[in-house]
Amino acid sequence: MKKERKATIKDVAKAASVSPSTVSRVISGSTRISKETTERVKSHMVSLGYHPNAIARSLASNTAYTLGVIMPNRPGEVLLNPFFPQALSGILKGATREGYDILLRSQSEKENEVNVVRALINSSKVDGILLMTREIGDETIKYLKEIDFPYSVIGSPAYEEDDINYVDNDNERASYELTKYMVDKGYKKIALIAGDDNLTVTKKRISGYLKALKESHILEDKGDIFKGEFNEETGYKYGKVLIESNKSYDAVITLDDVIAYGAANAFSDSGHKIPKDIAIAGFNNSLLSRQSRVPITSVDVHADKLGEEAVNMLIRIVKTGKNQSRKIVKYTIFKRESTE
Amino acid sequence: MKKERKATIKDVAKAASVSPSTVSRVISGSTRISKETTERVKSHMVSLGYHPNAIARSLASNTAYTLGVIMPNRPGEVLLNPFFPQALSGILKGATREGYDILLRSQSEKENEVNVVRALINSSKVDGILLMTREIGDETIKYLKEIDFPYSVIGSPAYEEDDINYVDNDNERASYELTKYMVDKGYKKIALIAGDDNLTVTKKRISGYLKALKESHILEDKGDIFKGEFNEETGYKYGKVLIESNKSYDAVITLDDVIAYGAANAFSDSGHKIPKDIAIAGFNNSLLSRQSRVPITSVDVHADKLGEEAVNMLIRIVKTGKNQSRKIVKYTIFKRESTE
DNA sequence: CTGAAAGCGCTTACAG
DNA sequence: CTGAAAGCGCTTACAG
Repeated sequence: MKKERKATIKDVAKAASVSPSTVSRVISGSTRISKETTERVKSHMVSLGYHPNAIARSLASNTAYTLGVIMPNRPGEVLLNPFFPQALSGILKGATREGYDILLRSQSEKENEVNVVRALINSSKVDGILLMTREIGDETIKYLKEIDFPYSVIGSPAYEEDDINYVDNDNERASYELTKYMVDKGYKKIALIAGDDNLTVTKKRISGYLKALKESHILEDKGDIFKGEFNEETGYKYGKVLIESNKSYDAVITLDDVIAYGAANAFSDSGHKIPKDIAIAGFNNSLLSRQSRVPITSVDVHADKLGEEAVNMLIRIVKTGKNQSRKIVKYTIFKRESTE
Repeated sequence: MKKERKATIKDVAKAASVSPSTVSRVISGSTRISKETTERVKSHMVSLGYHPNAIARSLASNTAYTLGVIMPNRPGEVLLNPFFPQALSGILKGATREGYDILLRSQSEKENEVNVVRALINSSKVDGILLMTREIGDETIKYLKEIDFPYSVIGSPAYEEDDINYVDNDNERASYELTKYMVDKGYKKIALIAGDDNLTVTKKRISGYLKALKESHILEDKGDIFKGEFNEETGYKYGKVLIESNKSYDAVITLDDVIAYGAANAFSDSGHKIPKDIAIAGFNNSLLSRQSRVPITSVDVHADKLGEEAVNMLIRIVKTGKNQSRKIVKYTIFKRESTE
């Protein structure tokens, strides 16, 4: 770096012939400073190229203007799915608007998440923690509530909606509506292929699916629900199972487009046409669903909006110290050829 | 937060009957402390639940142990492409290993990037800046070099490889090799569809393509190169153009899988079979290329590795103050049906 | 409306 | 091997 020392608040104070306190008040936009003084100080800030030292401010004021995001440790989900980058994009947008930075920290393999979060909080680098999709009974949320540190969660944290600050879609209703739509289209035997069923979102979507079937007086059969992982293999594997089963499935809902994709491949490989022989729908409205051989009906959860709302909620909590009630973001079902 | 004040270095010092200086030295792993003292201090740190305050350390030592990443302002590229999340994942992995955090800041629409970077640096929140793919003659790099602040770049910063710290693939060679491969497969008239041609990577890939054609004694024709944007529409549009042209194209290289996808759709819509009527290849080895109706040959640039190496380079620069020479990460061409 | 002073929790020469 | 002291660049009661 250039040798020249960065201008500090003292330099500005000296140049403007006021005290550092006054400069500080000008920076923070305190109203109790005369217009003339404010102008004079500001002009000296500009001519000295002064920028406040955020670290010093943090130490003195005990506020970092930074929010921590823990990068989820599910590489597949993070990389195959538009959800993560979209949510991050929304987070960043919301944070920037409010003058906050985002600090990303990853969960190292050996360290459990609670420890990562604890260390981050104790370092004073962040004013709040934003968490991505949680497992049921999540330890990190428990810890955060215990020490009463500001946080918010993208995605429902637990099936029981106890008092947790979260932003989510109504996943039960989304799944319900999607299932209803397929029933209305005339499909009679609708299977479901899930990803990780430790996730609340999985439980909710399964629940919505079952509810729709029940309401439609379709015999629900737990054997129609297949659980695997959030990847193509799971889709392919159970896609094959559906075809080879004697239950005459004519439709399948998958809880992620990647799974849908795998299933669709299984169907084509076996010479089954979509949607004539079997219909298919997914979640997340990824490029995959839009660009599939046969475009796949998919539920867009608006991940960017989820991220933006979660960060808005978090900032409100940081500023007011009051926890928030949940916030629901709308979803959109994109109906495509795969369910025609 | 709980009312109980966080333990500070003074509390530990008192409990261990030493001075704060000594505690500080134990924290930083200074060797000049006796084994017994070290042990005693450490045990008190644990029992008091002490964690160093990173902000205070930053202020005193003028090191933030944080690296800044500016989120690129090209939503399409960021969201449709696995490149960004993959690179970020690598960045985080490398940073975590070295004990650094990542601070994400986005480029707001009105603010130009240099100002965002300047403000970030002056805030003292970061020790270095990591930049994603740059345009030619990039202003931000110019600024960073001018003030001699640690930085590194993912992707070549300029066509002329002047002294800039960057990590990249050999994009010229990758494109050369891909083109050669297609020539060897027997394709005679190979078009190229590019994205944003302000990017260095675009120039390099075009150059490699032309070199391969020249070496293969294939008449190169600037009219075979189509420039558009990094999206499907560009692919579709020029895909149509290729078909309707009288130049009998039998192959096309696109500089991104999304573009390849668009082109592939244009071909199918016009009843042209891949690769029988026209072959196609892309870059980035995204899910799209793997999962296309006809799997598409694609160059994997190993974005995670690029991110990891860029952060390694940056940390080295931060620590030594010495700029680095460039680092080349290997690429891999995945040959698939689309060029058979 | 403005200033002097203490303090935020560390680090780091300097001294022994 | 260890400690006392100054300092990093701000903020913020307190006083006027």
